[in-house]
Amino acid sequence: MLNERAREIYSFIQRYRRENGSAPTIREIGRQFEISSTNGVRYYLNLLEKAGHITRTGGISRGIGPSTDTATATAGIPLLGTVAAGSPINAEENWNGTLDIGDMFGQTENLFALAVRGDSMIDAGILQGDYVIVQKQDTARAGEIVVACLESEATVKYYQPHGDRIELIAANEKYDPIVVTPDADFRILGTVRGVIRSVIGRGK
Amino acid sequence: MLNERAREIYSFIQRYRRENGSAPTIREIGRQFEISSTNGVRYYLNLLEKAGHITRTGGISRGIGPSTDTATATAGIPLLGTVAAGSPINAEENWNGTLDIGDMFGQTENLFALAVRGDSMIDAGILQGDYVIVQKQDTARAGEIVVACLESEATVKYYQPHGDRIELIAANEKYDPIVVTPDADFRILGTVRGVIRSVIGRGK
DNA sequence: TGACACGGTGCACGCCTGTGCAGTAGGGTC
DNA sequence: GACCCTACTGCACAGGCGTGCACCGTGTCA
Repeated sequence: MLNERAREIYSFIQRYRRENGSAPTIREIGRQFEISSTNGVRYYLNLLEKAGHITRTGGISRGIGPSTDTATATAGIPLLGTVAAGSPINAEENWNGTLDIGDMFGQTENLFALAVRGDSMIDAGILQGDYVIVQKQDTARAGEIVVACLESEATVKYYQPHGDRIELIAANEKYDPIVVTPDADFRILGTVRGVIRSVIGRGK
Repeated sequence: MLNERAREIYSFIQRYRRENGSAPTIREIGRQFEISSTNGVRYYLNLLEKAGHITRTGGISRGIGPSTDTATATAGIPLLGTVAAGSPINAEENWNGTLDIGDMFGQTENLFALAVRGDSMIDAGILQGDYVIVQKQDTARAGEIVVACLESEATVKYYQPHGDRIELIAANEKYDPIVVTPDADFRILGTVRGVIRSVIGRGK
């Protein structure tokens, strides 16, 4: 198993790559962790490589790669156009940018994802098994979709304040609005900024 | 605007970074595009930098970074749990992994994204303005959601073959199924693997 | 108390890599 | 026909960077 320092170095490599687009050099890692010798760093890189957390390409600058099984993990997906567009879709001709999670939701600092259970937001296009992207904050504006904690039960609902009461409205006519009185145990966890769904091929 | 070759180089850089964890060097780009001089490549890198697609760190190997506004683009979003979970949500305690696009959809090689127009798939939770993640392929299985090109018009529908005819079924009772006969100009572009939606705070 | 693993230091070597400068072939335009 | 823009070629140079080798202090286990 890896020790703490090795894990710190690993997360430094990941953070560096996110921020700079390339892996750090041995000397850059050394500077960060006050390891003056390049071989001190190499010692840890060998550990991380043996543990399968990184792959290294020998003799090449910044040759620290992610481990092969997560090689495509943070990839962007090419964005081609709109579905209703009549023209035939061609990767070269309709290039329209790249779809990136961080791109869409801004800074990911205060974001987190939650898996959705239940069908109460079905009319808002949020289905069972979807992930909602939530911005952590303790207030919301009228009409926003919030993740809230009511009587230590977390739910996703439309937020609609009325004076000192708050209505939590489901997007499903099967469910009635929940009225929250001022003395209830109620807390907003965040507002929903996005939805991500993975469709598993049913025919597959 | 960028010309085609510059865009090719840009997507090569992105792909290289995905696969190797670091940006390519000038000479590596040159080798790929058969540009024998490093300055030929530098010419394009300057174009891409001026256009804001990349940032460069001078004097440093593999100093090609993503543009600053997408610096956090490929960051993962912490995945905390399910929304219906009763316990209070705490970033440290309920850490459940990281939500990554590439992680969810596997290899991004044959994936692309399309913006959705119209409401024909509303009951499948695919709304106007959503992005569908499409796996490029020319066949599909019954019941899968496909992106297909019919009479040079692209649509998203459920795919249901019946003998030599194909039914394209909308997820909205307002629309009747479309029956595709064998002689029609019909082509499957891919199957829908996921949906991504960015919810812009309406109260904001 | 001797051996061995852990976690390093220090340095030289040589390829890797970005940069600067000079030049050039083709196309457009005025 | 001169001039500019685009899209390169070619080369020299300096510093970046990984590698190999030698060595060391500390802990620990027998």
